[in-house]
Amino acid sequence: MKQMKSSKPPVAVPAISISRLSLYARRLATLERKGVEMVTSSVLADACGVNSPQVRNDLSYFGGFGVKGVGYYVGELLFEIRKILGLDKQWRLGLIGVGDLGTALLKQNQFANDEYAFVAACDKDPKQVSRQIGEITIEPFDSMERAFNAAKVEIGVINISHRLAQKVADKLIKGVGVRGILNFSAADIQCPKHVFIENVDFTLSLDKLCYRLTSSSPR
Amino acid sequence: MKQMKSSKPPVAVPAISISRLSLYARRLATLERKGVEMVTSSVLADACGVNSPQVRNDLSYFGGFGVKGVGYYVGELLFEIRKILGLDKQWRLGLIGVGDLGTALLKQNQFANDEYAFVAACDKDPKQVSRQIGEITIEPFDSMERAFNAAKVEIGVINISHRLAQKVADKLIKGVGVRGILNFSAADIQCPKHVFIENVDFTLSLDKLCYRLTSSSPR
DNA sequence: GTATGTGAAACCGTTCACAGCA
DNA sequence: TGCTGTGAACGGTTTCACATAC
Repeated sequence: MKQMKSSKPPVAVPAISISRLSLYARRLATLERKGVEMVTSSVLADACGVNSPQVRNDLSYFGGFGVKGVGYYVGELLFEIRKILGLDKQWRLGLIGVGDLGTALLKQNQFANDEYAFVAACDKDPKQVSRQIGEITIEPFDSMERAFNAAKVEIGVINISHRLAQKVADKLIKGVGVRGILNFSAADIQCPKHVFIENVDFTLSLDKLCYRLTSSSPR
Repeated sequence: MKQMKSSKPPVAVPAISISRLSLYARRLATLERKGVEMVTSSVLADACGVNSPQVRNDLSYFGGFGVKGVGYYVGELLFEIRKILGLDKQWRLGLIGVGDLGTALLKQNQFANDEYAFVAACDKDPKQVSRQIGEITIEPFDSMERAFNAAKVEIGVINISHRLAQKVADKLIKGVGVRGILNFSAADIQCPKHVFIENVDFTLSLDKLCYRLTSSSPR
């Protein structure tokens, strides 16, 4: 019998499949904007740089969203993937450490489908405090707990020196109750099992590039 | 017989091993600063959140850097990993599209071990052109080819609208001759086989967080 | 006829266990 | 004795091939 759509998968889904679902969602959104109504796994696969069994396999973790012999309805599949990923609501982000990158993030504060929004920010530099960026007023670092609770922050975005990152993470978890942290610092943050951390570090990508540049050409 | 140190590996090394080598290098650099001279695979593994066979296996793709029964010399291993990754020289970066994020990158322009340096930047916004950030003067977009060639740019860093990304990439490859591109745009850039692309996109990390937050708690 | 969904097969990366060496 | 380096075993992801459904 066919599995219920979007039900919880019985087996663990590889993290890499989840990343690909994000990709699929983006391409589907583009197709939807173009008015395309149907798509096959091979067309979607080509658009994402993977192959078609991969697409079908990734989707099959969560159920059958397609029509045999036909393909997938773009709008429906996009809706289902968004639901799987939890992107059918807006997530409230709180930024710790404004700096240049943080300023860029707050000024942007614009996501493809309003899945995210920065709702609070704080910094320990007095020059930053009270500065207004978009709709956000920078709070002093000491008021983080109060401000983030008031703003109902769900995900903490850490953008401070790696030395302070662990302490801030602890405070976010215990004081604000966040279960997700996006970490732009170089720190390797430890946290309880119910909290999830994603690290963002473009120098790792640069290092990968360098290896490939170096290993593919004579020295 | 023992393999030559740092020689080209006979089999393809998984990309994920390369990422871990970057991590090892960072931790080793920290140990070196602390004056630690020797390290075992398990100590290094713990510091990087992996396990010791993983470390030994990753290193064994490139040769034997350790001393049996003892461990690895921190300085020597760091030197070898840097050589493997191609970080024993400074790579020259050229930025296309300054914007807020680009400004942050140029202002920073400071890497842990001087492995990278932005040496040129351009933007199509007349308000950005001629602006000076650190040592870099923003060039007009139309002068990119000339300016990047003059500055001997080796890696292009794309930070513009995804609509223009492919065209800029083509120009970087054909006009400037870069073989590596760091792509901060949402575009899926196509390129010849001898060119390498790394995409940086923190919203993918956010999506992963959301999935885990959503799937680990009742809706 | 055509494309999905899925069990089976192939592949690849990780972990194990131990031989080899300081 | 202790830790590295490595071939072998394991586990998990990707790919294949085909039954199924439209």
